Amino acid sequence: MTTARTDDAMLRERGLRVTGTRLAVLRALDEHQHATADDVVQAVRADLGSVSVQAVYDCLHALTSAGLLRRMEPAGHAARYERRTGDNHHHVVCRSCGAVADVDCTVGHAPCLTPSASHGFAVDLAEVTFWGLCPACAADPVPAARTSGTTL
Amino acid sequence: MTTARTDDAMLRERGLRVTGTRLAVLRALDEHQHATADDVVQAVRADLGSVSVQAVYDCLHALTSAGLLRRMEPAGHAARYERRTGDNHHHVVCRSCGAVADVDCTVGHAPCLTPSASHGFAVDLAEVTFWGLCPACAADPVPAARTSGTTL
DNA sequence: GGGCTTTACTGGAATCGTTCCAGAAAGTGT
DNA sequence: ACACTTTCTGGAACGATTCCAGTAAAGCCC
Repeated sequence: MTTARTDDAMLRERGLRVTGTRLAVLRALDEHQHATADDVVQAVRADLGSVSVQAVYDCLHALTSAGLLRRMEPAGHAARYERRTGDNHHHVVCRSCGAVADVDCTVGHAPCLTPSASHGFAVDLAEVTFWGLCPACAADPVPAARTSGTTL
Repeated sequence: MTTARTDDAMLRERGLRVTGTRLAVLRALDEHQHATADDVVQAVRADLGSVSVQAVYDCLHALTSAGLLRRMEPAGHAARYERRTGDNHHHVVCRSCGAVADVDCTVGHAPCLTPSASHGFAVDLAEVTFWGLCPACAADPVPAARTSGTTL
């Protein structure tokens, strides 16, 4: 893992204290991209022995607002966290199991992501979510959830 | 309201029973586009006198899966429902107060909405959410929430 | 490397939106 | 009208997340 020493530096750079819990959270997210808060709790416990749920939530919030983590919350599923930040990437979410995968923006920078009429809103960010079925769920029929959006 | 008689027909067309609650829910959403479940409960109570929260949730689900309503759930806020369905429109969400406004797709049909690599997912729908501040919140400084995505 | 200040972590209770349950009530086709 | 569904009521339960007050650890200064 080449990230151990780097994580330490990253935390300091952003003025965050370096604690075992924070490093363990970052490590957990290196191994499980798109992990839920609960996944992270499990991973950190496996790593450090024990942590409170709140400590993990605190870390996730601290790291997210420091820009080291990105949080995404697919409708109807628990929030997921990932380490890829600052790049133009979007997500495919499985309707059935909630699995998430990254999707790189086809066209260069934010393509169609400038709203035509923004109704006076000061827009600073665009988020694209693709909905569908992951290979596993497509193969094996399981009840699906309902959400709506742009039909392709 | 020209929709009263039409709503009745729309429900029958989709094989749904026509009940006072359902009509009231549809009426409520004519008046408050992007209403939350709770807003709808309030509106229906003002209209019919009383309803249980569950009756409203049942209606919202029934109408949503019949395609008469569209459900959207901005991360960190309660779900919102709207009557515009089947068209390519997206949303701007206010980080501070959660207000939602419609945004029409600039470019014709689903523009950059075909994921480059879909990781084997059977994608059927793309959803675009713009994040920012509504005019009211931009004017008057209130603590904001944190979410992350594609920076414009 | 000892103290002091600041920030993180613990455990438990509380919140919010939503769903589940069983029974009563109302809509629909014949 | 009648029987058959489907919907509505009220209350309890749920999962994810947050709030709270107290304790423990990290960083900084000398």
